[in-house]
Amino acid sequence: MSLRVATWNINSVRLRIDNVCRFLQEWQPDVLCLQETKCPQGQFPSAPLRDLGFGHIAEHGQKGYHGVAIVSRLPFHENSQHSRAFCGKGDCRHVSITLGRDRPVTLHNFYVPAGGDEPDASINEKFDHKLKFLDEMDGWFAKGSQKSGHEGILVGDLNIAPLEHDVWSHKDLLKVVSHTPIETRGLDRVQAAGKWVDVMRQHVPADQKLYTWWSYRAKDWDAANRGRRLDHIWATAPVAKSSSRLEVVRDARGWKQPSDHVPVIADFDLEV
DNA sequence: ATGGCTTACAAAGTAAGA
Repeated sequence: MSLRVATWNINSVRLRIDNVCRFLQEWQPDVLCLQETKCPQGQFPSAPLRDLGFGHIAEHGQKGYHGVAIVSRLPFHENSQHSRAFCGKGDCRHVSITLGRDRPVTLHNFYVPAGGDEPDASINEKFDHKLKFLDEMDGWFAKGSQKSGHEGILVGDLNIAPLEHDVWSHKDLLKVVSHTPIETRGLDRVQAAGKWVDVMRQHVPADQKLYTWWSYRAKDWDAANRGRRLDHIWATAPVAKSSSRLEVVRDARGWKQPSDHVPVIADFDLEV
C-alpha cells in the first residue's frame, strides 16, 4: 500500500480552489496539506473537494492571514485533530491529524512565520517571533509530543531554506531572511529534537539545487530560476525509509494566477 | 534588479508575504 502526501502553500485557498482541484485530480494525492489558506474558519471551500472524493478536511483558519488545512481522501482517527497555538498567538499555524489502522501515523502541517525583512531579533519583532516559534517547536518535540508507538510525518511551509543548494545563491542569501545561519541552526535543532528525517533530500542529493518557491517579483521566474526550498517533508526514520518517490511540481508555478509556492509530493509504502 | 508583485480587506491605501 502506498500513501501519497502533498504540501502546498496556496496563498488563498478560495482564490485558487480551481488550482487545488486540478492538482488533486492530476496528481492524486491521498492527503494534501495547505498553508496560507487566508480563509476564516467555517468558510473553507469544502464542496468541490468533497466532489473529488476528499471528504475529510481539518481546517484551522482565520480572517485575512495565515491558516492551515488538511484535505484527505482517507478518514482521520476519531478526535485526532489538534491545532497547537505557538508563541501565545491564535494565528493558525499548525494542525495535525492521525491516519492509519495498524500503525498510526500522525501528520503535522506547519506554517512557520516568514520573519520580515531584517534578520535581527532586537529590532525586528517578526524575526524574533520566527526564532521563538522554532524554539517552541524544538521544546515541544524534545518533550516527546509524539505518542509512543506513533510514527510521524511533518510537512509545511517552514520558511527556511537550510542547505547551500536550497537557494539560488548561498553567498548572496546568507544575510537574507530564510537562509541566515541563526534560522538554519534553529531548524536543525527542531529536526533533531523530533528525530525527523528530511525526506526531500533523501531523494535529491544535497549538492543539487532544489526549490519550492519563486518570487512574484521576478520578471521571468522560470528564466531567472532564483528559487528557494521553503517547503519541506520530514518523517520519522521508519516512515522516511519507506519513501519511494518525491516530486516537486515546478510546473504549477506557471499555471494561471499561480501561488508563489508549488506542491511537493512524497510517496510512502505504508499500510494505511 | 530579491523585489520591480500579489494577496486580503467594512475597498483606498495599508499590511503582509519572503
